[in-house]
Amino acid sequence: MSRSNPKVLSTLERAGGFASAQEVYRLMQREGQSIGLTTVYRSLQSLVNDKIVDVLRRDDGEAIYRLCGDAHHHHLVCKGCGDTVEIEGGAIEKWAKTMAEEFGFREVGHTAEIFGLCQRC
Amino acid sequence: MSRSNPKVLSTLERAGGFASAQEVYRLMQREGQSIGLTTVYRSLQSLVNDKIVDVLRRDDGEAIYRLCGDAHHHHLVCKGCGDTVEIEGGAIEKWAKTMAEEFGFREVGHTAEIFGLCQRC
DNA sequence: TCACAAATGAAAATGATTTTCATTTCCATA
DNA sequence: TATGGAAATGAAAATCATTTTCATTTGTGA
Ligand SMILES: [Zn+2]
Ligand SMILES: [Zn+2]
Ligand SMILES: [Zn+2]
Ligand SMILES: [Zn+2]
Repeated sequence: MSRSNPKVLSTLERAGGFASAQEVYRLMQREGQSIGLTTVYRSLQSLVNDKIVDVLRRDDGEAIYRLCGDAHHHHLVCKGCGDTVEIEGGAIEKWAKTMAEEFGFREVGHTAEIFGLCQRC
Repeated sequence: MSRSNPKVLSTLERAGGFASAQEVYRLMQREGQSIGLTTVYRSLQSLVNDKIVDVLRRDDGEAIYRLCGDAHHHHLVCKGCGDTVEIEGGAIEKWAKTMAEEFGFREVGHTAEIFGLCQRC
C-alpha cells in the first residue's frame, strides 16, 4: 500500500468534498500542480481504506469520492436548467437508519436526490 | 430506439432476475442461443426505459439488471455480496413532495438508495 | 555516503459499455 | 407477390475509467 499524497485530499476538499478521481486530477492540472493520474487514484484509494473518504457511484458508473464528516445534505435539481438547491434531509436520515436496523445492515450510507422542473422552466 | 429481444428478458428471469449484461450474454451463449452482446445491452437498456427492470451498480462499477415489480420502491443493497432488499419508501415520498412544493418544483421524481453491509458480510 | 524501501508517473493493459455501420429481417402497401 | 423503407442485429472499432507494470526518483536511517 501507499500513503495518500496530501495534495489530493486538500484538492478534494477544495472541490466541495465531492468529486471523481478524474475531476480531482483535472482540477490539480488546471491549478498547475504536477501529479500523475495514478497517484491520484492511489491516494483516493488509500483515503478510502483509512475511512477518511467515502466512495459512491454515479449513475454512469464513475466512482465519486466524498469527504466523510462533510456537512451531509441532498439536492433538488432542475431537469430543465440544471439549477440545484441544497436541502435538508432529516426525514431521509431517519428512514435510512430505520431500514438499515430493521434488516441488520451495518456501515450504512445512502444517496437521495429529487429532480423536477423549477418555476422558471 | 429499439425494442427488447424477448429472449434477453427470459434469460434474466432464468438467472434469478439479477445479472449483469455480460452474465446474461454468457448464459445465453452457454445455452447455445445466438445473440450479439450489443443486442443484450440494447435490450436491457430498453427494459430499463420501460421500467421492467431496475439497474444498480456493483461495488466494482459493473451495472446489474434486476427484474422488479412495477410498484414504486427503493433498495437496500449490500456492498459486500450485492444482496438487495426492496423496501418501502413512505417517508421519502413525503419528503420529496414537501421539498418540491417548498421550492416550487413540478413534475418531480426522486432516487434514493441505502447501502451497507448485510449480516453475513 | 550507501543501501534500500516507499512513492511516483508514463505507458500499456483491462474490461465494461457505447458507437459505427453494413447487413438482415419485418412489414405495409401496391 | 414484389418492393421499398424502417427496425433489428451484431461484428468490430472506439471510448473511457480504472488497474497494472515497471523503470525512475525520492526519502531515510545506518
Ligand atoms: Zn429550471
Ligand atoms: Zn442524507
Ligand atoms: Zn452481504
Ligand atoms: Zn420513492
